[in-house]
Amino acid sequence: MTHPAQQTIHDILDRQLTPSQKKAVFHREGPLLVIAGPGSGKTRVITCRIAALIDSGVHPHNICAITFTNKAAEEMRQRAIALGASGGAHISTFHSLCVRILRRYAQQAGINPNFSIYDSADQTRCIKDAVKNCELDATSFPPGRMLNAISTLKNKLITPDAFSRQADDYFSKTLAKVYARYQDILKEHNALDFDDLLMDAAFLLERSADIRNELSNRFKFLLIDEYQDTNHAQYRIARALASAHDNICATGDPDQSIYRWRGADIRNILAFERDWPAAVVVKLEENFRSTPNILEVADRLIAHNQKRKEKTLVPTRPPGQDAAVREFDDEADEAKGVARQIQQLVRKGIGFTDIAVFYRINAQSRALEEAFIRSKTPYQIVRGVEFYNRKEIRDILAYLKILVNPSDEISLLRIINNPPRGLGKTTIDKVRDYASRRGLTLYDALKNARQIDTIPDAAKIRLTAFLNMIENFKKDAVLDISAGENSKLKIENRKLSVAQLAERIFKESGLEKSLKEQGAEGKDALENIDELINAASLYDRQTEAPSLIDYLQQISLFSDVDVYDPACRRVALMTLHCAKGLEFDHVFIVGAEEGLLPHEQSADEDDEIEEERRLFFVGITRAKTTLHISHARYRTIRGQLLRTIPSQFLFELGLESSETDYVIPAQAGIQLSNISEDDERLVQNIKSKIENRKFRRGDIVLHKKFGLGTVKDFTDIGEDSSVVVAFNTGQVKSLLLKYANLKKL
DNA sequence: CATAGCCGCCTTTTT
DNA sequence: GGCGGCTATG
Repeated sequence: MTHPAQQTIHDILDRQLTPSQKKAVFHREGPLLVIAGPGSGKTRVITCRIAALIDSGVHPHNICAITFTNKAAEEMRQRAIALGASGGAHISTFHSLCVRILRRYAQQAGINPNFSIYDSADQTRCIKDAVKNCELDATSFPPGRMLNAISTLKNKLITPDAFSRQADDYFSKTLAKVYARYQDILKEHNALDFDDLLMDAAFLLERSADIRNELSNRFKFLLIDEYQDTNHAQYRIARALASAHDNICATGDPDQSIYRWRGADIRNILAFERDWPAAVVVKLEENFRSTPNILEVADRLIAHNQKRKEKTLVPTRPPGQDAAVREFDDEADEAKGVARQIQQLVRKGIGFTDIAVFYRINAQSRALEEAFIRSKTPYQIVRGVEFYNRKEIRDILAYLKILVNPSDEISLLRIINNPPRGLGKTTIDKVRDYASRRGLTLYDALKNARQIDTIPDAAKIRLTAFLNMIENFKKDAVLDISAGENSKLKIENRKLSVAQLAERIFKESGLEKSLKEQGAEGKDALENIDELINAASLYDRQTEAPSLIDYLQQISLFSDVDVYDPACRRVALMTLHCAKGLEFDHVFIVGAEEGLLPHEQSADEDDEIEEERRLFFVGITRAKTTLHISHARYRTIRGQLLRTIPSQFLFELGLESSETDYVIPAQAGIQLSNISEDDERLVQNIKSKIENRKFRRGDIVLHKKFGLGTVKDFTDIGEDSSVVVAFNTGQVKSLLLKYANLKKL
C-alpha cells in the first residue's frame, strides 16, 4: 500500500538526508540520543522521524513530542504535516503537557482543575505575603531571592516537608517556613506557579502507577527536543512517560545549554546513556547552516570551555565573509553603526527578515530601537510577555480568571475596586478579615457581605453589586473544556466566546469608560485592549474546543519568542536566550563587553562563565552568512556612563590585546574596523558628553517631562550630583543628575 | 474613599 | 528612570 506520506518521506530520505540523519530518523524501538551540533538539521530530523513513525504504521495519537517553546511546537506541527504526516501527534512544551495532565487527572493530583497559573508578578505578591505571615523582614528576605530559592527546590522536586527536614542553618530553616507558607497561599488561591506544573505532574506520575501506565501506553513514542536544557523535574516526567516502553528519543547539544540558572541540568543529557543503557547514539556534526568562517569563530570560542565533550563543527557550505568585530564609542554609537550596516545590507538586496540583532539583556534594546526609528529601519522586538504584562491587559485577564477560579485572590483584589467603585482598603480589609475568621475564600465572603456587621450599608450594596456583575459574566461564559465537543454547541446556546466575553467585561465593568475618560493618556491602553480582543477571537476561531479556562492557561504559558513573526519584513531584535533554535542570514551581536557578555552576575563561578560562553556560542551559530560582533568603549548603565572592557570572549575568538589597542593575529581572520579611529577625538567626544552633565546657574536645560527650565543650583558631588531647576511651568524641582536626563541647551 | 505625589526598589537571562 | 506602594491631603 502506497499512500502519499510514504512517497514524500522516501523522497526526502533518498535525496536529502545524510547517513547519520537517516539513522536517527528510522531508528524504530528503544532509546535514542541525538547529539546534534548547531545547524545540523536537528529539527528536520525530528519532524522526519515523526513522519517516518506515522508512515510505518504508528498512530499519530501515540506520539508525543516535547519542544522548548510553544513556537517551536507550532512549527514542528506544521512541518510534520507538510511532510505528509497526518496531524494528531501531541506536540507541545513540557509545561503545556503538564497542564493537560493536571487538568485531566486533577482529582488524583489533589488539585482543582480550574487552577490559575501564576506568573512572576503574581508570585511576588504571594511570596511577600508568605514572608509577612512568617513575621520576617522583607529586606533580609527579599522576594526575588526567596522565589529563586523556592524555584530551585521545586525544579529538584524537593517539597517543603522534605526541605524542612534537611534544613540545618538559619537561612534554610527560614526558607523552609516561607516555602511551606508560600505553597499554602497558592493552594488557598487554587493557583500553581510554573514550577508547580512540573513538580505536581512529576509526583502524580511517580505516585500513581495507573496514570503512569496509561500515559506511557498512550504515548508509545516520546521525543524530547533541547534535552540539554531540561531540569530535574522534567527528567523525572520524561522517565515516567517512557517507563512502559523506553521509546524515548532525546535530542540536544550540551554546548547549547543556556538555562542552568533556571534549573536546567546538563547532566541529564550527559547521563542519557547511563539512564538508558540500551541507547543508540547518533551524532550530527555536519553543519548546513553557517559558512566555515563563522563556524571557525564558534569553534574557537567554545573550545575554551573545560567541562565539555570535544566536538567539531564540520562545515558544508563554501567559504564566505569573515566575522567582523567593531568597536564603538558608546551604545548609541553602536546602535547607529548597526543600523548603518543593516542599511548597507539592504541596499545589496537583502531583506530585513534575514537580519537579526542579539543582545544579552533586554535593556539594551532601547538604544537599538532609537537608532532604528531614526534610520527608519523596520524592526520587531521579540518580547511576547510584555504585552500580557501591561496593566490594562492584566486587568481584563483578572476579570476572566475570577470567572473560572473565584479562589484566585490575587486577581480578585486586582479588580474589586478597578475601576474605582467605592470599595476601598477599609471595606476590603473587613471582608478579608471576615473571610479569614470563617475560613472562607475572599470571594465566598463577598457572598455573605450583608452579614458583615462592621461594613456600612452603602458599602454592602456596592460589594453585592460587584459580586452580581461577576456572577452575571459567569453565566454567559464557556468556562470549561470538560464540555469538550459540546462547547461549540454552548456558543450556539448564546454563550459568549472568549473574545465576546472579554469585550463585554471591558464595557460593563467600567474599564472602558475609565480609560476613555483619560483621553489621550488612555489611548494606547484602548488599542491594546483591542489587540487583546483580536487575539482572543483568533483563539476562538483556531481552537477546536475553545473555553475560557483553556484560553487563560494557554496565554499564561506564552513566551517571548512566541511573538516572533518571520513573515513580517522587519529586523528581529532579541536577547541571546530568545535566539535559541532560530537562524538568520545576517547576525549582529552587540555589547561584547565584560560585565555584559559575560554578565557580571555570572562572573564569579567558572560554571557560570562557561554558560555565558555557550550563550555567545548559540548567538554566533545562528548566523548563516555574515556575523557582526560589536562592543562600545563607554556604556551607560543605570544612568551612569562607564568605561568598559572588551569581553574576554573577543580575545578567545582570536583577538589579542596590546597595551592600547587590539591586534589581529594574521591567521585569525578577524577584521577589526574603526581601529584607526582617532583616540583624541573619542576622548573629546566622551568628555563633552560628561561635560554636558555639569551645570551652572543660569544654564537653560530641557527635561523630558517638565520641558524648558533654568538651573538655579548645582551640587557637584560625583555620581549623586543634584541640580535645582526652575521650569517654565512654574515648578521648581531638585533632580538627581544621574536619573534626570537633562539636556543642556 | 480617591488622588497626587513622593519614596524606594529594582534591573540577567524565561517556561 | 520606571514602577509599585505608601502616605498626606482633599
